[in-house]
Amino acid sequence: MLDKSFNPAAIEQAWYQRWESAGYFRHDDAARPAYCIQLPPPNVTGTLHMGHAFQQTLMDALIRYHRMRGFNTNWVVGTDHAGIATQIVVERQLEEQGKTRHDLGREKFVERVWQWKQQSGATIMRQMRRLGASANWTYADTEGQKAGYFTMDAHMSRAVVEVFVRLFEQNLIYRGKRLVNWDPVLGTAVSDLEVDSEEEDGKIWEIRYPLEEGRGSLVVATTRPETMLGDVAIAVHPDDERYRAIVGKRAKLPLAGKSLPVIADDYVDPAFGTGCVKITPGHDFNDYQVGKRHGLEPVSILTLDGHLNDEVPVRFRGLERFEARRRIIEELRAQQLLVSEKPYRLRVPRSGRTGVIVEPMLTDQWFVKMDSLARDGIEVVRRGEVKFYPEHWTATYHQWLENIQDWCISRQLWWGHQIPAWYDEQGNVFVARNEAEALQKSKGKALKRDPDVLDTWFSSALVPFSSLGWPDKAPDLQTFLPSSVLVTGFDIIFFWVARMVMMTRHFTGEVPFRHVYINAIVRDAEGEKMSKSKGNTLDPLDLIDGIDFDSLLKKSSVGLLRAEHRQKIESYVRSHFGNGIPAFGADALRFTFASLASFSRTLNFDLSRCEGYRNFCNKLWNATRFVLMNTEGKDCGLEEKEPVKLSFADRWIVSLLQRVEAEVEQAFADYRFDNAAGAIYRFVWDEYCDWYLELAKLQLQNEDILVQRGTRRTLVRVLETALRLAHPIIPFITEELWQKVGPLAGKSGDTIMRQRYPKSQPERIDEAAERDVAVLKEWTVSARNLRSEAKLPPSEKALLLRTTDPAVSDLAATTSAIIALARLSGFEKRDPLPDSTSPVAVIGNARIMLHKEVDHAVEVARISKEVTRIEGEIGKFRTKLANSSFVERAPAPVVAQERQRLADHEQTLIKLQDQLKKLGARK
RNA sequence: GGGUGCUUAGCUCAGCGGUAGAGCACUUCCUUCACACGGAAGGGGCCACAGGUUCGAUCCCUGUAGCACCCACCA
Repeated sequence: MLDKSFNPAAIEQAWYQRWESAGYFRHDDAARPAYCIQLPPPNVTGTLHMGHAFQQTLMDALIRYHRMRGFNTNWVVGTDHAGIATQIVVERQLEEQGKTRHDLGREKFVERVWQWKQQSGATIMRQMRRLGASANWTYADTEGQKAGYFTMDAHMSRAVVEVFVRLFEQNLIYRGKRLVNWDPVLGTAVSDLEVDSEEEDGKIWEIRYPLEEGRGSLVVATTRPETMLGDVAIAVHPDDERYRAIVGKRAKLPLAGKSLPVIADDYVDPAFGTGCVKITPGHDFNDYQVGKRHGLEPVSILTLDGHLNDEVPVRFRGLERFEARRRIIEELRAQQLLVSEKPYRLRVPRSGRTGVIVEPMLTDQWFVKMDSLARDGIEVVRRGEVKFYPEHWTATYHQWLENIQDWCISRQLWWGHQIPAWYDEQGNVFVARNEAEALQKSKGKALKRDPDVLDTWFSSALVPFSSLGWPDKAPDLQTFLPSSVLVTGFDIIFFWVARMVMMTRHFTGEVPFRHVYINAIVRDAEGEKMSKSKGNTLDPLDLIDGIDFDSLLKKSSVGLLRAEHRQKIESYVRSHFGNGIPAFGADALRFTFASLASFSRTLNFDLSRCEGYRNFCNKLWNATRFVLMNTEGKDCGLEEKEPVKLSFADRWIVSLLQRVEAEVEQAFADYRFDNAAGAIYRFVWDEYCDWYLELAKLQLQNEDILVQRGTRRTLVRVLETALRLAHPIIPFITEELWQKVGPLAGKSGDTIMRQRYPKSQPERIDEAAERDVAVLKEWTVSARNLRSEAKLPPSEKALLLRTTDPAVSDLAATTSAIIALARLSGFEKRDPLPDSTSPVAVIGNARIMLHKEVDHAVEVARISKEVTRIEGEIGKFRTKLANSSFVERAPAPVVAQERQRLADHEQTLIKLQDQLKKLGARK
């Protein structure tokens, strides 16, 4: 006997362990069609958030769905070393102990990061398991931790080195001194994508540069005066009449006294500012290009940690960059070379990781040449070999690839794949798979390895094939590449999706995946971005297990130093989670995610939705409880040959089931998880529970044993099918219930996971039965309505009269069902209806009367209101049908439909007016 | 500057060229033997605005406004 209500905690953990230890998650190499999903490997920077839980729910639903449909499923999972992000996490931990990574040294520090990785990786995998992820944990698991791959484990590293070497040999990787985005705090280059520019309030200054000859001067505008010490020229537009005469002359750089040529270049916008631009190729991307065009050598005036270097006058040397700005402004003002200082909105490039202002810095870096790779990446999407869902993300993908720059892949960090390049003393570079190979290439000359590591996305880009065993000719490459679908967020279309397409195509000739499903970004209930400083983040585990208010508050404010943040968080937590969070269970959380997964861009996570779907789980639980109470140990007609009598209700629910199965199949094919969840929800609650179970109760009281048997068979089989139908979304509860229901429905097997997914059988759609139930519902609802209008308490039964019989195939069964469902004492045919103030309703050409005297005025008012409504409708239909162009041009069925509606309404109106007249007569 | 998405019930969102939908919230009644995490009945919408196409527009087209987001070098 099941508990009276559903308690997720009691079942979830046990089932997961049984599934995993039984090996149900593994792919089986039968000759079945392959279905593969690559998990976007979570960063080992901490724990999973709602976005991960959402994504993983969708992936798991797809995997479970396809597994049940007989596919050879392989959900490849792993974790990402996440270079910069992870290094920062560990550096912060060291900071708390008052240490820096330099205190440890590179080797010890990297060891330390590995330790952290083990911890964070284990947490992540535990979280995924709690959510029910049926991932192939042992696949690509070189560390034997049942955690999938790690992007820095030996096997994955081998692929990284191989790719690097080959790209170098193909001249697609090169090294050179280039202007790159530099994070002066981290002391590393970052790629364009890792820089976020936000508009901020700043200032713009105008500075006077005296001409060397005569008394004239030029005025330039700048938002970064400290860079003037690296100026190499002043530029004007070639067509600018104001300055034509001085092009080719020279100006003197204030404070430093250096002589600068005045050059002409199209880049200058004569309409902006004074039309004169200082050119600082060492610290500005545009100026770098201008400098290149004019053969001007860039001058770098900053050290790698953002202080002025020896290229500047002695008094400025060693100053921090913003301190230098203040000092320079000060001196310019003193020398009256500062023309103006104005507030100005400007875009400030900041490092995505540290938030510090990024400095364009001239350094030696490694790059991947992107043009040919990108061209192919564009092509395969254009040809439809990779498809985006929703489709509009294709535009975003293309836009980026069409304007792509070479990819700076070297990072001056310690945590990551060290670049497989060695240098001899002359600086000659030898790229090789290992030191021995490098020495061979250098013919024995002493070598030093490049200390830099690769951008973390470099290894991520290889995951579609490296995780399957590349560079070996692994059979799984044949089977699981391309994978079926990638489920990921739009924020990494550039970082990851596009790069996977390019790299996988280049090295395997295949696309990495056929479909890309871009999932919504999870926000809080008000649509605010979830962030720690707002306190509106949610831990998926807290929704599964529940958490009390105090613990939640404590958890939300941990690690926050600023008092104002603390206060804000407390008020948020108090107003939104004043009573903490109840334990909804993994199934309810998953169902919520699925229900909210439409194609919209954001998902506002609303706790009340989660509660609603928890209630749904309870509903399913109790429906099963009812079915078990009425079927266990009883004759359920298990044997197909045993005779049964199936009522219109039995045939109806089976018919509906076919429709729902088809609907769910379509929803999965379209990646419309909301539609799949919605179809299941409505079927189980609105149809099976609200109507079928109630009708079944009556049938079970039928004396005919064949009716009873047919009812039990239908109850059990439909429920069993519904459990399978829902399993991909709510795996735990369906497994628990299926264990009991499955055998009653004649199913054998250890787990629902490996059962066949329900397939719609259109031949079992029974439109006659559907019509019968539609009529039954209409009459029942009308009768209940009358009860409610008559203020009849549910306990009080009443007699219902009808003028005409409902148009159904089984009148006796239908009327007795109406009697039961509308709580009537009887349901008799009487035409004409007695002269009374009893409430009357019109259904088609029939009238029903609840035999219960009500207040005359109340009844008149009720019917009058209905008359008004019907008259309004009739007016609309008449206008439409009087419009000759509608009647002529609209499709015939539409016109016929409108005519029918008009006729129906007119008939109803006559009956209502008739009733009104009678009431008037009695007055 | 270029691009994308959104605007529908109090809230969060589906939908669709042919009488406006769901969940939650709300009102009334009810502890009836699966379920109060429940049952029954109900209230609530100029589908952002303005034009156009159409017999017919919430839906298609064009603008406008507002709200998000992405990309881009204006000092």
